[in-house]
Amino acid sequence: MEIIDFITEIPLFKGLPERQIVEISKIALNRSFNRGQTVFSEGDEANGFYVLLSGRIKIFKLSPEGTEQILHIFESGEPFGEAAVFAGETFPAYAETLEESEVIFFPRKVFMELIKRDPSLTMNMLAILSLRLKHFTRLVEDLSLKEVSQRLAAYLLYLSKSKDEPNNVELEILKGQLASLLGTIPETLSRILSKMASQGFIQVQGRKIKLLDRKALKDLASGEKFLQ
Amino acid sequence: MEIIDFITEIPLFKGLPERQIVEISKIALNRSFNRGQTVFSEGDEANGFYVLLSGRIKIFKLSPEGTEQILHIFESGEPFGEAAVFAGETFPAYAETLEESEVIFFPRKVFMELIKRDPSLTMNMLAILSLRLKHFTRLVEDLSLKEVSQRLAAYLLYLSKSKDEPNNVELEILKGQLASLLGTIPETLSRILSKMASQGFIQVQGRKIKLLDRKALKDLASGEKFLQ
DNA sequence: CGGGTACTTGACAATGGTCAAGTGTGGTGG
DNA sequence: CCACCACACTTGACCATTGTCAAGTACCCG
Repeated sequence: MEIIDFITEIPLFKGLPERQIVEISKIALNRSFNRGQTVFSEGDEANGFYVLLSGRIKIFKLSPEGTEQILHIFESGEPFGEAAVFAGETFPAYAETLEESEVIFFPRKVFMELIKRDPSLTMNMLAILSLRLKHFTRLVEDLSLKEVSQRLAAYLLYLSKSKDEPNNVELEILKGQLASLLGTIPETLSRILSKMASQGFIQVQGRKIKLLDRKALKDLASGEKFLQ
Repeated sequence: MEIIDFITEIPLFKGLPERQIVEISKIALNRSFNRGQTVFSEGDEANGFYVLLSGRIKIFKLSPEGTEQILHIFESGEPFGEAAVFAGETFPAYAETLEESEVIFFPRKVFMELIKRDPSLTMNMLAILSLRLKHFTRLVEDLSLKEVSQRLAAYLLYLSKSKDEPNNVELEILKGQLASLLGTIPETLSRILSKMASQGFIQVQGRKIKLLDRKALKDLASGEKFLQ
């Protein structure tokens, strides 16, 4: 498959004229990563941004003690690192592959030119940044106003939405990573999973989780308080 | 002062040709608010966005129990509610005036046209959204990876930067609002202020705070652990 | 001077983190 | 094919930070 075919499929470039896509494919650079490799680090000069072709990437912050908070997990087709390019500074977080991944890199300058000339590309970019903001709005809300069990319940229901068998979800990331995504640590996540299981809300088998009581989970996620 | 003079001064519209500014001033609508009034609520249709002319506005989330988390406090000249316009949906949070405020409102459609035609305006908008993202990145980091005293220390040092007398800062918001901005509650904030005072780091008199030991505050903010 | 609001303080509870010791599992090499 | 190692995950005991509830103080504004 040619790189130009990939690029055509990327939402960011939806609605662009063929001619433009060709131009974009010319300035794109390919890179491959193994699992667990660093794409960029916090503080690195943001001289371009990335689009994920295949694999998965986590964007995260680190505390001085080494605790990590995942800000975002990106799947194929999604751009990342764009904001730093427009703010014109350094990357504000780390990017690391969760599995073998392929990315394309767009050098800053050329892309800026492109975007100045193409209103449709610009509108796409504005929409993407806006959705990112909305995502963070929710993340802040969750971290600040909700408890871990509420966040977990919401996450399980969210996973379940994109399933054909909605009561059988499977975590696509390690539990440790899920903990970091939910703003907690593996021990706490583990405990809450067992508690939910003992309450009969879910049934856990490794990375497979059965949702036994969706109503209870929904109530939990939306902030209803339970005894016990 | 004419509205067109205000608009000329707004960073978002920096670098725009006179002609464009005139056009913008035509689609702008004025509105005034008293202290404590709601500009928009979470879930409201985002059929336009705002620029603050004077006063101060808080953007915040509410938990079901009524706890609030402030996402942002905007001062005059800053746009707010833009992201929701580009994402094309509803506002994801509440906006309420902290004091008597004047805003201008830009209806969605007209502004979208404008932005499609003017690359310079677009680049400004991209830069602003990117800075917002960066802001949230930091907020998430703080809420998830730092303790309240660390956040408070960082906030005091931040206040101190824009002062000519850097060791005499004055809170420009109520302590209760500061608590909500730092992701905590008034009681906790109060306790931490007293503790810092008893440690000799600061001296508190109402809303005026003297920074007595900047080094200690810096160490705190950057995550050094202290005994006691 | 009075009343409302902001703020403080105390006693208590709970959520969630730390540290330490397991259990389990998958993959590699002997 | 099995043994072992690394790594993910779990569980327990403990503790720290922070939130809850309640009461009291200070302060501003009319």
